[in-house]
Parts: sequence; C-alpha cells; structure tokens
Amino acid sequence: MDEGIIPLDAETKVSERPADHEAELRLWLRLLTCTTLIEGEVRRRLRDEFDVTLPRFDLMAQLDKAPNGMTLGELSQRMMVSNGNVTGLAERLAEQGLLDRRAAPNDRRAQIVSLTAEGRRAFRAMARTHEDWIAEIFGSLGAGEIEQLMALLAKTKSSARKALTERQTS
Amino acid sequence: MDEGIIPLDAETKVSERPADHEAELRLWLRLLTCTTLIEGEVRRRLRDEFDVTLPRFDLMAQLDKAPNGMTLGELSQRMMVSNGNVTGLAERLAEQGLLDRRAAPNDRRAQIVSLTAEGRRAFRAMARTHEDWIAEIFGSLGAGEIEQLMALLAKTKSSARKALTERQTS
DNA sequence: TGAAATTACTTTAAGCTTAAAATAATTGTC
DNA sequence: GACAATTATTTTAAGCTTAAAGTAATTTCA
Repeated sequence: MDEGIIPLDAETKVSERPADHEAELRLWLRLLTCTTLIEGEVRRRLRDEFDVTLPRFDLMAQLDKAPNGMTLGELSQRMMVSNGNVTGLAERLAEQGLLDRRAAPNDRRAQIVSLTAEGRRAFRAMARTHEDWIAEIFGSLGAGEIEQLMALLAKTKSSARKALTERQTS
Repeated sequence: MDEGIIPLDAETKVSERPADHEAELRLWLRLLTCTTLIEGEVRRRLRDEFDVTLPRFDLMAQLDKAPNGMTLGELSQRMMVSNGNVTGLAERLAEQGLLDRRAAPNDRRAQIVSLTAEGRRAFRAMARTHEDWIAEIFGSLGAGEIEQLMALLAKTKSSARKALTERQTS
C-alpha cells in the first residue's frame, strides 16, 4: 500500500500506521455473505410458499411473542428499523386484516398493535415451516458447532455494541 | 427466554410435531441481529463521513478489485443482488463521475464498467477508514476467535448453499 | 402553572431492492 | 442460413428503508 500520512493526533497510541486489519475485514465480508445468502433464500421461500414479505413476517414474529401487543416504538426497537418503517408495515398488515391497532390506555400519542386471530393463525402456520427451513439451512452444523457459533456471535455483538456506544458518547 | 413449552393452541397437531429446531432458529436470529447491527453502523458512518450509500460503496469495492472492469452481470453475481439493482446503482455512480461504462468488445449486449480515476481515488480513501471501523467493531475478538468464526461461517455458508442447491434441483 | 424539552408517531423525499416482463444480441441446431 | 433457445441488460411496478421534518401529546422543572 502507500505510506500514509500520520494524522495530527499523533500523541495517541496509534502513532504508527496501524497494521492492516485484513482478518477482521474478511470476517465481516464472510458474515455478510452468509447472512445475505440465507436471508435471500428465506425471503424467496416466504414469498413463494406464503406470499408474504420477510419484513412482514418479522413484524408478525415480534407480535406473536407479545400476546398483549406492543407499541409501534417498541416494535421498531426490537426490529432494529426506523419508526417510519414500522408505520408503513403495520399499515399494510392492518389492511390485510392480520394486525389490530388500538389506542394506548395511558398515552394518546401511542398505539398498541397486536395480531388478530387470523394474523396469529397465519403466522403460526408460516413459522412452523420457517423453522424447518432454518433447520435445513443449518443442517450441516452439529450441536457443538452451533453452540460455538452462538458464543462467538454473542461476543461479536457485544464488541460491536461497545464500538457503537463509545462513538456515540465521544 | 421460554423453555420450549408450546404455548396456546394445544389442540393443534402439536403432539405429532417433529423435534423443534430451536437451537438453529436462535442461531439464525443471532446471526441476523449481529449483521444488521454492524451493517447499520457502517451505513451510518459512510453517510456521515463520506456522503455515500452502502450499496454504492459495495459496488465500488467490487470494481476496485477488478482493474479492467467487469460486466454488469458479473457485478450483480458478486454483489448477490438482482440485475436491475446493479443497473440503477451503476447509473447513479456514472452520473457522479465515479464509474465508467464502455461496450464489451465481443458482445454488444454487454457493457463493461470500471472505476474512473476519481472513483478509484474516492474509494481508496473511504476504504482505508472503513477498514479501521471494521477493526474497531470487531476489536474485542482475538485472533483465535476470528479464525474460529471464519471456519464456522465457512461451514455455515456451505451448509446453506447445499440446502439451496438441493431445493433447486428437486 | 406554564414554557421548554422530550417522546410517539407520521409524513415526505430519495434511494434501494426485487420479481417479472420486455428488449436486444448471441449461440446452438438442424 | 433460418430460427429457437439462451443470455445480458433494462424497464416497470410494488414494496422496503432511511433520514429528516412535522405533528401532537406528555413530561420536566423553574
């Protein structure tokens, strides 16, 4: 590569041109490839078998775990998407009769959404098949490997969150 | 978490339900969460620091590795996105003067795209910073852990590809 | 109390993404 | 050489996604 100019804050410990972080970069690309591959396949199957989009399925999955429903804001946090995104998704699911919206009891700004009976039935049917797909896709991994991956990904997640937080508060 | 008890709906065919694949499902969710978290942060930083979108950065990254350029089809395959998607991205990058399009010598259907000098310069500058971000985000992982993750993700990828292929040919 | 700040949500504009259909050029087959 | 099949790309329609700005309700606190 090229020699690179050392930035002004040379008093910090990174005064030398940092070693290249090729290993981390390749790990990130592999992680991304893996996820993209699987996500694409799941999206395709949901569309082909159930005529549903992945974002709608994800939203329903969150609501299925919350029998009493939750606010759009909570949904947005759990899905890790923007508020406006959830507004639109909920709108379309409500149009389909799969989702119910009601005003929050103590806060007139908020509304609580939950699955309708039909929505719950539809989701449960899809979820069962979906679980089989996932089992199939990860089928070559043994129980021990799954456990290892879980642990390493947990560590990765907390590493990423740490980087996010540190930047946020600096 | 819940302990695998099947809630509600006990009257449905829950009794003959095959072994649950909860471990695989949780692994998939964790993989997705991890990737989404990191991808979102990278997108945010690219936008804030360089005013570029992640898809455009990804496209440029592919072209940077191919000094002689490549066809849109090849780009689409490598990026794992649809052809139409690449058409639009390339269009916008060409408008910005970062990308050059020329007819393929032997095939009048195809066009070969490559980075302009400006595009290459812009990408290299972004890539250096990007690599530092990734190193920071994965900073809590040791070399051994990175190696382990690489291996397990390679296995996961091949497991997923196998599931895709088998379905495709059945 | 009441103004300021915060919170929950919606709207908007721009861009990303896909599947499917359409167009145009090339290749295979007889 | 015809002509069917394939390939490379573009177009279209629908939906997803975000950031930023806007609206309305709630909370904070002097």
